[in-house]
Amino acid sequence: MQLAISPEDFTHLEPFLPKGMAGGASRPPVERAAGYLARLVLSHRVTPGQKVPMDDIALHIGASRTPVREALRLLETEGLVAALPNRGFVLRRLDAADVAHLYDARRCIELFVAKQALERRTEGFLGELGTLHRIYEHVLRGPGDSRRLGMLVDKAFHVRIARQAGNPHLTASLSNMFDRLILTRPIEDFPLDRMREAVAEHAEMLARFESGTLGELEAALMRNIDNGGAAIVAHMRSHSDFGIAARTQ
Amino acid sequence: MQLAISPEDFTHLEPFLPKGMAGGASRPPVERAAGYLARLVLSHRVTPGQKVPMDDIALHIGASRTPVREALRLLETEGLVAALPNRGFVLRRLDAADVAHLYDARRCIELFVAKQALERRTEGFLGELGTLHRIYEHVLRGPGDSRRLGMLVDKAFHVRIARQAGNPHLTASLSNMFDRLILTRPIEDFPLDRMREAVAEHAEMLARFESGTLGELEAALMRNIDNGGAAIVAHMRSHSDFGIAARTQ
DNA sequence: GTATACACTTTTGTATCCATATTCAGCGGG
DNA sequence: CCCGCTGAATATGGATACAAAAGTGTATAC
Repeated sequence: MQLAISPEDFTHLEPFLPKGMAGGASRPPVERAAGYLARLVLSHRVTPGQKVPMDDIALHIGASRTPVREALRLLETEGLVAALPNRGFVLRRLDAADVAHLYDARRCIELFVAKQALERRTEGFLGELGTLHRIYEHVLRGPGDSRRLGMLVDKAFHVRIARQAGNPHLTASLSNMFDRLILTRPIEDFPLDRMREAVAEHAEMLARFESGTLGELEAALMRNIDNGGAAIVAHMRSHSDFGIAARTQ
Repeated sequence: MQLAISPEDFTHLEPFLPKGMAGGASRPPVERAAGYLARLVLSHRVTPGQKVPMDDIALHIGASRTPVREALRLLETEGLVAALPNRGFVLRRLDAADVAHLYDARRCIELFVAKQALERRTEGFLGELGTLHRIYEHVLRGPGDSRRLGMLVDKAFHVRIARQAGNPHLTASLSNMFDRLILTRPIEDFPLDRMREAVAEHAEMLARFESGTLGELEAALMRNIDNGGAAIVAHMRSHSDFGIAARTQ
């Protein structure tokens, strides 16, 4: 597989983008609005806690504010933006407690789906999981700041497992949790070493899927989730000043 | 506690209504739109599979279609309505497979939160759970068709347990699953006997919360969920003609 | 009798416009 | 120097208007 992914070029990662956020130029305005906001967030032009620039979005997608507002209502239920009455919308901003809860919810869902995915594994599934694993490795070796991109690929790995379990509700729920963790959490200076560690943990999970007991798979999964959650909470605590600055803005 | 709940009078069950669907007359139009739609569904004036009457809603809440559309976008992400491009919105309609998946997702989440709720149980929690249990009993003894009302109280019982676990994401997720099961599933002729059985199962869960092991609680919960899921799937299969009629309408 | 084409009606999606709430700069008082 | 007030500037939420799409019915052809 030929991979030419740069952190500023989002055209190659459409498969990893949050639902409806892939770019296609001739889609309905509501979808383009969500897509453009996703790009604003991924390129750090809108950071968690900041106002969503409705006029900018409307201007850039060549539409009025009406469909933009509809798109923001869609994202509101997903927990990505919050409506402030008479003051528009802000990109939500997770605090350490939110993250801890989301990670606990991940444990709940991922343990459940991993068991079913193991039972229903196929060659195709293992192949795709391996590909996603290699993409993750590749992205982290690439140049520039590949944090968000890496996180999107990390999400793709976990969501692929959920999808193999076959329950669309749990898959969607997990996907949404990742979106919130990726898009509404400050990630400047998040340690890349932790992401490399995650790649290694994914390798172990992959091995357990290929040949391992349920217990071993669960243990590997829990290591991945626990380590990730701990790293994020630690990172957020050490950078709580960021959040305050962003909120006053 | 004085209870005067009738199936057609929704003013007393605001605590049980889906998020933002309580009626308050002076709320923003977006919320009133969602509230009025909820009433339309609960009173069977809009049934699963049917078109959402945007103009009627706008007229009845005294607003234009703009906020109504925003409300429908909110409900779209929740899976309650679906947008058909250039053909408006329809109330979603679950099929037997959807229900089976939702029940499996309930197992996933409810087992997880029951454990935490048991660990964190308080007198207040047990008291509220007991009250919800008695309301359920009361509702089923009442006159008229109390199916949807009973289901809303059933939801309140389970969601209260999730809330005790303390994880807002899992609580919201479970709440949403119930909303979908209650609002977007045909329930004409659903056996009231099954609902009475559920009351008994709730009594057992309550007893296990008050004094019981985790294993016993889990067993009681699983009985409740398994029996409920089986009853619904059986009911839906025996009434699949309803669905077709509704869809062609 | 059935199918197809076409004009007409209705509905939808969005742009535009406007009333209202919020924000902010400038000002005066403490 | 800091605080709160006042009015202008701005942003927001929603009503209205309009173009385009879907739906409906009728007439015509086969």
